[in-house]
Amino acid sequence: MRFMTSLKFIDVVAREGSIRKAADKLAITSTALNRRILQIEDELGQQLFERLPGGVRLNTAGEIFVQHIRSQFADLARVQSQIADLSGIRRGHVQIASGADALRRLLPEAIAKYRAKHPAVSFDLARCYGDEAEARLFSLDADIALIFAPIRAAHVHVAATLRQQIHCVMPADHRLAGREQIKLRDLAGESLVLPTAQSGVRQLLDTGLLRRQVDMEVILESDSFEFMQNFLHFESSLFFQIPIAIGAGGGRENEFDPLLVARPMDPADVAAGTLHICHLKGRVLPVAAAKFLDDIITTLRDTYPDEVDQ
Amino acid sequence: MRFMTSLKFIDVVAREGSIRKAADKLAITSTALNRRILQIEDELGQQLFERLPGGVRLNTAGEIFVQHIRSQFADLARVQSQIADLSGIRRGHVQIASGADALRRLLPEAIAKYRAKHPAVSFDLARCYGDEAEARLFSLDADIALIFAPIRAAHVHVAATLRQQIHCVMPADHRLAGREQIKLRDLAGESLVLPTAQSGVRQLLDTGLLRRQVDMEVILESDSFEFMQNFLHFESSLFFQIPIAIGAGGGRENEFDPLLVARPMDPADVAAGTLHICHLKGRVLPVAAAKFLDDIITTLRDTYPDEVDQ
DNA sequence: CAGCGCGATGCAAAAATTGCACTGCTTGCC
DNA sequence: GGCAAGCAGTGCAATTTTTGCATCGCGCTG
Repeated sequence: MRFMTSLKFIDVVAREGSIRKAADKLAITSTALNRRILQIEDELGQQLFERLPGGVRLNTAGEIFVQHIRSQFADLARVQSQIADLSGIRRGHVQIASGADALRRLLPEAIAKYRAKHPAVSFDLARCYGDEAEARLFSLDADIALIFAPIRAAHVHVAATLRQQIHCVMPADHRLAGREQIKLRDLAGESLVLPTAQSGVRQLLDTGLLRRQVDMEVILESDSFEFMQNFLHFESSLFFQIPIAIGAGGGRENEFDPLLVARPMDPADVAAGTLHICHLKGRVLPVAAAKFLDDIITTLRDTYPDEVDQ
Repeated sequence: MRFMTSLKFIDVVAREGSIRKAADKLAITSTALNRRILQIEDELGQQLFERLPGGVRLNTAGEIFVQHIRSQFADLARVQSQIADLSGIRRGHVQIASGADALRRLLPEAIAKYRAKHPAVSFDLARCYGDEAEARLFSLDADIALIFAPIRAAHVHVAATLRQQIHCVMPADHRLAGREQIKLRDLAGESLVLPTAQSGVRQLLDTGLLRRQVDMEVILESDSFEFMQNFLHFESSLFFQIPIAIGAGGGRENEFDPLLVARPMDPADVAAGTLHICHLKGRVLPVAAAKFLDDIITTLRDTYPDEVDQ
């Protein structure tokens, strides 16, 4: 899209914080890039960047303008997607920001199912925590976000929510494996494997643990659920996940690992969390993204009829 | 704005319906213009125009794309206005579509008052009837519309409304001048000067007249209130206006013409109409337009405290 | 059938963008 | 304190892109 190049260049310079670095990335000389930027600033009658000794940085006008540029790109993508849809073949590119939870089973399944119907649609998955996911929606680097944590920013529109009780995962032969439900005090003396402090699961656990003084040992902290799960094969310990990550709940047996079992935590001890399925408020999503969003909400509503809202 | 030229060109071609005519208007050769369009269609991978023997016409993809282009322009204007506002001086251009009613006193006064505060803001006033005003909002040729008629399109957001009772205007020495209120049957035998059928005033009058069979003579139809008003100086007859057009109502004496008086129609005979102050739904207006909209609503609320809603 | 107006295209002229070499500036490191 | 490195900006020539002219082919109209 030739007419967007100058705008794209500004976006890249803003991200890189330096004209030369951006020029490298864009495979042109810094001087050409520099002049394009000067030209646009001139046409606009406004500086967009502060010139610092180590590079450039957006000023207030620049922030506003770059936000505009990004929305231009997002809107162009929407228009292209809409136009392509006219010819019957759905094309497009869907960018998703998601926590690790939803990346385990929910999204792989949902995307494969969607792509079976619309093979011309491609996907981009960014794994991140709540705050970053919200930032990505805002900077239009993500169309859709799946966040298992409270929503902080006002610019996020929550299209649907899914209540999820935290489950305790353990080897099938663990002493707690027979319980229907696990209470916090059951964890006394156990070895725990916990997700990092930024994760929504960890935050809910911490809230519960704060209230009751339970003595236990945290032997490992990781941001990789896969690693933690595999660790349980080698050392008997406990870790925590939510149903969508393990394919359990909603009447389905857990199918994630024959050697492990998952048991829900007592809701009185650890509150249920909420998975938020969001997009940027006021934004019209590209056809592909909008339909995928519909699909995923429908799927969740079918799988967990009682836990989905809105 | 150099990077928008190609898009602007497409917009003009779409409006003109012919590449050559558009080229004339844009002061370039048709061949240059033609090639720009071919290039963009090529980049987009989609035809935007149907080639007809007498010129070109947008196809469905083109309609979508042109709508996108117009929203780009409108959004760029908003961004520029917002950036200019940073420096303290409000700049910008406000486009208003309005019926003739509001163009008589309300808008001249309001705009002059606003420009006294913000001399760098310019205005564009298009006089039109309801349907066209709505179309202008949609094609982004107008930021704000003042419509004295029912709103038809779903894409219009009504920011405020003002109830207006139709007044009958007559020479000060007319036999009805002594009445507090005019009833339809009082018009029997009178000569009437009526606005055109498209006008909201006329539609309300017609609705009233349909119910009661009143025998009177329509001696003149015009879309110019000014003409009708001046006509009354030469031939004693009756014409009709709403308070905002004559500066009457809300406790103010009518000040529009010392030789004429305005008397309200009986609401039982002719229903009160509604002036709608609108903008396009979901659109973020440029700073200048948004503030002007605020101003005008505040002014109306001060002048007619009981008739303004929302 | 001739004439007109339309969009498309080959080719040369004009205009723009780009890359190279270099400037002036600041920072950080020896 | 001086020197190297990294940064944005600039003059000039090379290159690429855009434009204008002449012209074609097509479909409609009188």
